[in-house]
Amino acid sequence: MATASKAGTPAPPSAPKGRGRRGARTSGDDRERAILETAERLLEERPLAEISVDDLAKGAGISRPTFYFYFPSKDAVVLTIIDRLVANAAEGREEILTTLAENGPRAGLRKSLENLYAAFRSRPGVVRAGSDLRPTNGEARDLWGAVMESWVADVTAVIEFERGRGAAPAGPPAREMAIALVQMNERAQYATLLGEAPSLDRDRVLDVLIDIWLRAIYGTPEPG
Amino acid sequence: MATASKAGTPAPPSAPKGRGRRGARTSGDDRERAILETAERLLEERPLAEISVDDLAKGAGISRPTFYFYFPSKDAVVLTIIDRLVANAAEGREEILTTLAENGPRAGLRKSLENLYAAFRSRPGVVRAGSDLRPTNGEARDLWGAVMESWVADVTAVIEFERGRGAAPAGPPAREMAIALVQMNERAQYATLLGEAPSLDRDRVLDVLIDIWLRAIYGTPEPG
DNA sequence: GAACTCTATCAACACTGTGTCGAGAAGGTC
DNA sequence: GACCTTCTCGACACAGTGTTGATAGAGTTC
Repeated sequence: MATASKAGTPAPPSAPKGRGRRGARTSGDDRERAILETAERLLEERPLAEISVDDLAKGAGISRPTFYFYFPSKDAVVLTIIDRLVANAAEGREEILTTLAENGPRAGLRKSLENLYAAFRSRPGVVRAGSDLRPTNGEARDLWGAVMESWVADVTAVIEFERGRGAAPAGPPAREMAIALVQMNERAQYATLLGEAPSLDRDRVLDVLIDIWLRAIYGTPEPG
Repeated sequence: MATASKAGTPAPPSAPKGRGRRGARTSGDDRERAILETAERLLEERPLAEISVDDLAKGAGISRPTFYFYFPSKDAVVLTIIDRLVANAAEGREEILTTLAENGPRAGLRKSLENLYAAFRSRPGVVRAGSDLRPTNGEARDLWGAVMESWVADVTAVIEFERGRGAAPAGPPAREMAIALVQMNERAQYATLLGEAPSLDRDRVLDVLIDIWLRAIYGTPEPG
């Protein structure tokens, strides 16, 4: 989902990048990495709005103008980090339908969601930054929208499958239900991760969410 | 919930205001109103980040320094507007337990939620501004947190009542379920209102949300 | 009607942060 | 050693925020 300048292979001399560096060949990759690392570190310390381009430059041992040689803006740095985090989360992901079939609804759902949120839970600062970016940055909106969409598609498939085999009763269109459920998860997980006002305890979120999912999809908290 | 300088009565000479004006007596109330109206108008045109203090001042026919005579910051203006919108939404609100008892679960829930979201639906720009403010403004976070909390409390009471009279089966602690459900509603309504990436259609949101609520709380979409 | 006190107003300033420009240094290549 | 290319930064131009200080005018008060 979206590009992320990997450098396993030498990388074609002129990659059409939006964020990240332009030419790219030798060192200075170190600088780029230093900037990203600085950003990740600072984001776990304070919100994005309180981090300036100068902070990132200083942290990477370069001057502010030099920062702009590597990234077009502060947002671009954050987007790169999020790109990678999302790719990371998508990587360890197994086919949800398979997981459900193998473990049964409750345990399967739990396994899938636990796996999904593991990557995010380890970097709350990055998650917050992504969320902070959405209001002002269209690219951030699109990126997160695409992530949500892929989850919705998966969940829609699950609901349709379960209804098809008679394990789940009829109800609102599967996709509509999937959207609402995925949105609930996003909101609840986010609130918990950041310790918002009314939010669920860290070790209770998943239990509660899964219970609602099961009741919504199967009509009972303990399906077949 | 939180102050909002009303001026029905002459208002005590020294009201301890955080936002809004200080002394307050004669005209210049016009100016304050002009600023608020300008802000509301502009917010329906473009996001908060693209509105400067200067825009608000110009719109109200005053200079930028004069703006600061009336409000300590741009955020304060938005918070005042949101304060009023929230108060407005809370105003037309009836006891949810009563509404449920009179109309039955499905219709009662529908009536309550429709009523609740009516105020917000008419001013999407203000809602977005409030949401945009949360990342950077603690007061905005607290305000919205308090709103959420009051809804959660109501819903918790409903769930406990329905379980008590045997209409709803046991399940996770009522408050936990209430938090997740209220969060789902917030997220879904917001996404729909702003026409986000994956979101429910305007005329379907409530149906879908209510269906999930009923299944989650009663175990069936058509409780007695 | 002069002295006094408020509210209300703004030009000019100080500051913070962003992004750009143009002049170079440092290294590789022919 | 002339010549790219990568990389670096001082100095600038801008946009926006919030403050200061001086001042205009309206309304007492004696």
